[in-house]
Order: sequence, then structure tokens, then C-alpha cells
Amino acid sequence: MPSPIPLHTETPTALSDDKAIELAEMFRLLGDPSRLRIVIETLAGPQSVGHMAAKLGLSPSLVSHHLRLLRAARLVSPERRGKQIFYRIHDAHVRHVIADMVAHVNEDVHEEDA
Amino acid sequence: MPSPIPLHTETPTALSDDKAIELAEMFRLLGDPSRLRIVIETLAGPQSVGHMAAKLGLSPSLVSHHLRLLRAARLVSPERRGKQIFYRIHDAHVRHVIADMVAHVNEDVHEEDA
DNA sequence: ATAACATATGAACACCTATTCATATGTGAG
DNA sequence: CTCACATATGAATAGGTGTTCATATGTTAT
Repeated sequence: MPSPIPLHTETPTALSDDKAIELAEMFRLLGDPSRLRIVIETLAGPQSVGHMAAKLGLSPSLVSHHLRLLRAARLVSPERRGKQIFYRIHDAHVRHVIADMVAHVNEDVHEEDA
Repeated sequence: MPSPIPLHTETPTALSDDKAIELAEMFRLLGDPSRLRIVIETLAGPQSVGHMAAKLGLSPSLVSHHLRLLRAARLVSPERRGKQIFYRIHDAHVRHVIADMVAHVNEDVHEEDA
């Protein structure tokens, strides 16, 4: 029979092709400075579009465009409160991934080779 | 005195603007499927350009182009062995960041809200 | 109803980028 | 030296993308 559900057949860090594409798509969205800053803002809690635009020095229109992409990729999710719409990080998974990256960059002491 | 070396002044996940740009640049490079797969290959140990090209189904030329960008960003580093050139992940920092992301995507059980 | 505000959306544009192809550079063998 | 192999590089191009502007949609208050 063809090895059912192989758990540890490859190197500790392997990735199926579809997972690679999925992960690349997430990286791509975070690869734009404006978008990355928007996502990081949501880590502190739900933020309105206007608040983010003001705080980041971007036009509300631009922030909305970026939020649409982040929404479609399920990186953030909207929540209406009166006239405003607050965006939060979509789930704990995304939160952990981003937070880890930020932590890594912040501690950024240059270690030697791997 | 103006609070020296503030450690926990902001939210647990804040980021200076230059760090945000630096991080975004790293995300951007990993945001291309071909490039991401190349980097992931190097996690298993030093790999020659030709080997990667064959394994990933990409032209050696394309792999070389991508490696140039990854090299410039210090994500990978080259090492000559005879005619071939082997690329490895540049340092432990990069290795951890990528490995964490792969791990997160692999365990990918959809949790609820953050 | 209208008005004011908040966000979203569509089009247009300038810019960037991934890929291919052709060519160059470097290396070891004979 | 020449030849074959491995990688790098430059140009050209097709497709993608971030931003701006104008306009639409939705919400609350009067």
C-alpha cells in the first residue's frame, strides 16, 4: 500500500506545493510596507479604517484597498460599530505568525551561520 | 532622564518604521512561490543551483536570478565546491523565521478568533 | 427626506517584477 | 590549449501591483 499519511518522512521543514503557494501568498501580502504596518496595527486590537489611515499617514482609500486584500486572504476580519468598521487580526494562527516575525526582527542580534 | 532603552513601552508587538520596511522586504522576497521553495530547499542543507533547479522544475537561469536577490538580502549565502556552487540558509535567525512559518502552516488547524 | 461622515469600489496610470532567451564567466578534465 | 559543464548576467517583455482620484455605498443624525 502507498504509505498512508506520512508524518516524518521528509526533513523537519518540508512543505507541499500547495502549502508553499499558500504560504507564499501570505508572505506576498505582508511584503508591502503599508500593508504590513496595517496588519501590525491590528495586533494591538480592533482598529477603525480612519484611525489606521491617520496613524499611518495613508489615505483612507488606500487603507481600504489594502484591507480588502487582507480580508480576502483571511488575515484580518471586519466588525461594524456604528458608522465605523473595525478590523482585527483574523485568528490566533495569523497573530502568532506575525508576532513571531516581529519578535525575531526586534531581537535581531546577528548570530553566526546556521 | 529620557527613558533609556525602553523595553516594554509599546504593545507587545510594535515595530519601528525602518524595521517594518526591513521586515516587509524579507516578506516580499519570500512572497514569490519559486523563491520561497528555493529558500525552503536550503533548509535541508547546502544545495547546488542545478540540483534545486531540477528538483523544483525551474530553469537554472531562473534559480540563479532568484538566488541573486536572496543573496543580496542575506537570506542565503553561496559556497563554492568545484564547479558547483552550494547555497545555504544565511544564518540561524533566518532559519528560525522560515521554519516557524512552515511549522505554523503545517499544523494549520483552524482555531477561533484571536 | 437631506446632510455629514466613514468606508468601499472602479478606473487609470506609473512602476515594478518574474520569466525567458541569449550570452558571458568561471571551473575541472583531457 | 580546448571542451564540456555549472552558474551568472544582461536585455527584453508580458503581466502584475501600489497608489491616486473620482464616485458609490452605507450609517447616523436632524
